[in-house]
Amino acid sequence: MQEPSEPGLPETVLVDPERHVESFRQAREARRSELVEDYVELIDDLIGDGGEARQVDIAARLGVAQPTVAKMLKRLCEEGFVQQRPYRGVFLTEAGRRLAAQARERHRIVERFLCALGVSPETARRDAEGIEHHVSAETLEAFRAFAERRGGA
Amino acid sequence: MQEPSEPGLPETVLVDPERHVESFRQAREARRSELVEDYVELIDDLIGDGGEARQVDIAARLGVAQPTVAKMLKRLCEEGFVQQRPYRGVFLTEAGRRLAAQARERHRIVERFLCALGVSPETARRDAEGIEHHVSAETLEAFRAFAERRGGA
DNA sequence: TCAAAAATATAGCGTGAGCTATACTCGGGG
DNA sequence: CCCCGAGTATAGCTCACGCTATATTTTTGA
Repeated sequence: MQEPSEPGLPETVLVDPERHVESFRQAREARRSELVEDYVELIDDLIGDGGEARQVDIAARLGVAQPTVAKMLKRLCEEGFVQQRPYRGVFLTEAGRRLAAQARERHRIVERFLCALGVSPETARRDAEGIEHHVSAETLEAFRAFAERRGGA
Repeated sequence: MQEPSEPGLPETVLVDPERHVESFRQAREARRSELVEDYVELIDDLIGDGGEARQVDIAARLGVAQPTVAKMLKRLCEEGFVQQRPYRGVFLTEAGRRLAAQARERHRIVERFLCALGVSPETARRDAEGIEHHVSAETLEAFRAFAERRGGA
């Protein structure tokens, strides 16, 4: 039953269950939207770079097989982020472009922040890819402010 | 085929595909080990706090159902991180304790770092839960150094 | 022009992590 | 003593996201 703990014991950290569960729930949710943001951001980049985003290029960038990309694109279509015509390219909808811009902004801030902190550019790029999806608005603002104060750029 | 880009064009950011894919691969790998670390760390906390880690408590903390926990514990057993006897509690093996200590250390550093940066404690705790799994050794060291210089504590 | 190459679509499979429902154990109180 | 409730185990489902293999379509170049 686990006593509420004797008054005198040190009693380890353990926050209360309610807050604890909230943290994990947030992390799980972030994981769910990670892929969507990655795809949309990448598609936007590819279109900006080469004028088009082909499945093979997306697959090559993400390091997955082409059918995996095809399946995800179908989902993104259903969710209204991209538009695609069979055997033709894929384009972002207005919502897709908005999400891409937002994701890229966050990505940029995190990466710059890490650089400003003294992390090597290569590591900053790689870590940012994972971290960007887990920073809340408050933390992101702290990152932004710090990078501006220091690293400048 | 996407030309290598005309010499005069701005040509957007896009790092080369090889590095790009490496970032995503790293993020996917982190995602895979996240859960294991979360479980082991939590089990260690529960044992430290109440002397035992029951499935119901783990489930309540993580915000998932008990059978989900049972299934994961079986996996952790097979991977050699925990030891369990049917209808009895679950304990960490030596490897499990080592992993838990390491995970907690990283968690602690990230959380302190965020606090030192000016993020509110509540947000720091929640964001740390997601970020901790995506910081490389280099970035973690930068976090540690910064927190030590500033926030102290 | 038309056949081969490249890209996309589709089918079908595996694994991980979640769920509900239900069966089983164990320990404590009637 | 035995039954009941709390906790655990198990069965069986869904969904997301990988994969390979193969069919279809588009593009390209001889």
